[in-house]
Amino acid sequence: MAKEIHHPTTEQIDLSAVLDAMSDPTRRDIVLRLVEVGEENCSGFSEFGSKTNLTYHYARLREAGITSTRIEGTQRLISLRLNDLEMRFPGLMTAILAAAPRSKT
Amino acid sequence: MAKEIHHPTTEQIDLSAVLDAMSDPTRRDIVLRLVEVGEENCSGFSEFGSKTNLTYHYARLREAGITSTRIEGTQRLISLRLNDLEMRFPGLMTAILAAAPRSKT
DNA sequence: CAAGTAGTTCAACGACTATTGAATTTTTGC
DNA sequence: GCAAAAATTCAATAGTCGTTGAACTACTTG
Repeated sequence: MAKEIHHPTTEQIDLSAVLDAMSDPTRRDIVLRLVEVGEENCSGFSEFGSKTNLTYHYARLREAGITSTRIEGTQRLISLRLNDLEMRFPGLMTAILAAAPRSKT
Repeated sequence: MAKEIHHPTTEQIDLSAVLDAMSDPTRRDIVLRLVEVGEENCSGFSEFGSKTNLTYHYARLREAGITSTRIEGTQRLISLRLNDLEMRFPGLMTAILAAAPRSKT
């Protein structure tokens, strides 16, 4: 059966966890890419690090409530939980994303 | 002569450093208090931790560009660099402070 | 000058972070 | 069923984080 992947509920999203997750440049790159493309599988971020290392960052983003992961066949599709984040901390992600410089144009 | 205390210029303020600094609950408590009182000496935060520990947090806030410290006689007065922060990352501190729960009413 | 006050520095600690490589699981297509 | 593809798990690493207590510096006032 499909492996259960843990996601915090909107209420469970913690400010410290969000800020901590967004303080890492690699994770911000991942998030910025997701803003552009909407949903992406894990292989779509290979320029940002090794597969193993990315798995680690995906987990941190997901556990912080920033991303949502769904399994489709052999791949996992990652997307942003912007609505949930906006409900929980209005304006926060918008401000962080506006402040974040994109590494590639 | 007065000990030189390092403060980053507005342009030097780094997003990772700001988010990292604000991800710690003790440091958020300090910042929230500063929002209320404007300027405070180091002894004004004793409820948030031991003297040694607070010195550590003051340094992190100052080096991230969040606070400014000036020496007056035997005490150091800490204040927020809200204008600088607003110039560098518009809306960011506002959103973080709005999201931050106060620990004491 | 001596004593008190304000705050820092230092070394130490356990815990966590980001990164890596090798081994493993899970699903799909032949 | 077998092999390739997608991604994770695990153990190990070096480095950083938050916290502590003891020792120190610097300024002020008697």
